[in-house]
Amino acid sequence: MENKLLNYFSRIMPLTPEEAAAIAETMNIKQYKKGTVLLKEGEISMEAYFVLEGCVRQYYLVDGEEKTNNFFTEEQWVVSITSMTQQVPSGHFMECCLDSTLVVGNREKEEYLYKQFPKLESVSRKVMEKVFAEQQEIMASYSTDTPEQRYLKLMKARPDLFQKIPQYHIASYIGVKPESLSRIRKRIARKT
Amino acid sequence: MENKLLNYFSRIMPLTPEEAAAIAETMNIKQYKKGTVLLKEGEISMEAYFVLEGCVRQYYLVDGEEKTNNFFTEEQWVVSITSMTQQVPSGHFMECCLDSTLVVGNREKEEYLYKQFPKLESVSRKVMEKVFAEQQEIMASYSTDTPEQRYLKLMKARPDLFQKIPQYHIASYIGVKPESLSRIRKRIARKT
DNA sequence: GATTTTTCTTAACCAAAGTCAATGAAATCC
DNA sequence: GGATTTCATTGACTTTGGTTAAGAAAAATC
Repeated sequence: MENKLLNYFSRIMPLTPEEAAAIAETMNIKQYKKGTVLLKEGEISMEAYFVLEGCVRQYYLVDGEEKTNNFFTEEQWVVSITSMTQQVPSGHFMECCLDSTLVVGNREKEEYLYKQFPKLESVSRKVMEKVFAEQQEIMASYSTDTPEQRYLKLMKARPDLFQKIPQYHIASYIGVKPESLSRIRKRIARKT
Repeated sequence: MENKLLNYFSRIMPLTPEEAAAIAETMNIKQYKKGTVLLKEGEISMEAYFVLEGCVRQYYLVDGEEKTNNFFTEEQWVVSITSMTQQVPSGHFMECCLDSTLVVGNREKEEYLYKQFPKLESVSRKVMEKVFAEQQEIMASYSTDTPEQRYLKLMKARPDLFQKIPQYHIASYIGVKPESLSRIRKRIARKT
């Protein structure tokens, strides 16, 4: 389990045994119950997470309604880049929507590792850029695709989500109400 | 005109006269005619631009239809972060939708400046983060606001756009067809 | 394993956006 | 300045999603 993170890093950039050991040592693995809120709207994000197991959901709260923007599952980073880098209150929430096992990181630990192994700084930059690129892609799909297309894309790209996540969260993610998702599913079934 | 960029930088971080001079010297200012395409879908972005005058529009092309995502005007950066950092083909176009005056920057010039003045590296990082934060905000509004709300927000936030940009681009930006924007405008007028 | 509770589906009706076509208004071009 | 092209509006009709309410199905709880 621990070496999922090391595995991930080494795919980005080969690590020496010393580096791997240092990372493994500073690594802080925690268990979270389903429903745990990692970041609230209005808070400044101080931690980043790497998902070993489970799922974290990102959402905005608008007029008492949750608008889901993203799901983070195995081997994904949970980072509120804007809030963290600009030190501004987050506009969204981060919540475990399943029992989850996460690696928790904060500034101090990061700095500490950078001092020992400056090479890791560029690993971190690459992670940021990757996270950013992923978010961009999701967001782009909001302006280019219809809810139906987003649903079909999601089924292809992340079929695992449909096993574990209630459909009303999926509905919100693709930008419609649960009732509409039912109709969309019916429409798709009729076509095939 | 030239010092609009210096002005902008010095607001982020005070510059010594030497730094300012070095920047001014490497600065490459170009004029672009309305309609000039700065970046095509499929190309890897090699340049960043800073708008001194005019307007650059970012859009996706979907089934022969342009989906406008952003307008960059005075004092804004035109950067396709994902394409540039990941060295992957851009998913969108960048096009001057007015005659425009831009500062053009590329990797080499950047590196050159960094070597002379390492301090500028963190200016550049901050610019990136700012651009990222702005994009996030726009994108968030796609999932939280209705087209009508986006229209009203845009009117408040950037009234200048309505002077210069055809309405069908605005329509696309808020996520509807021109006919629908007409109706939205009518609806709003009726309410007041 | 029976009972809550949660989640999903269906239906009827409404509101908003898309489509297609026609017309008006504005800008651009000889 | 008249003609042409581009852009904006309007209307009739369709499609899609939102709303409300009811009931079915699945999951969690005791």
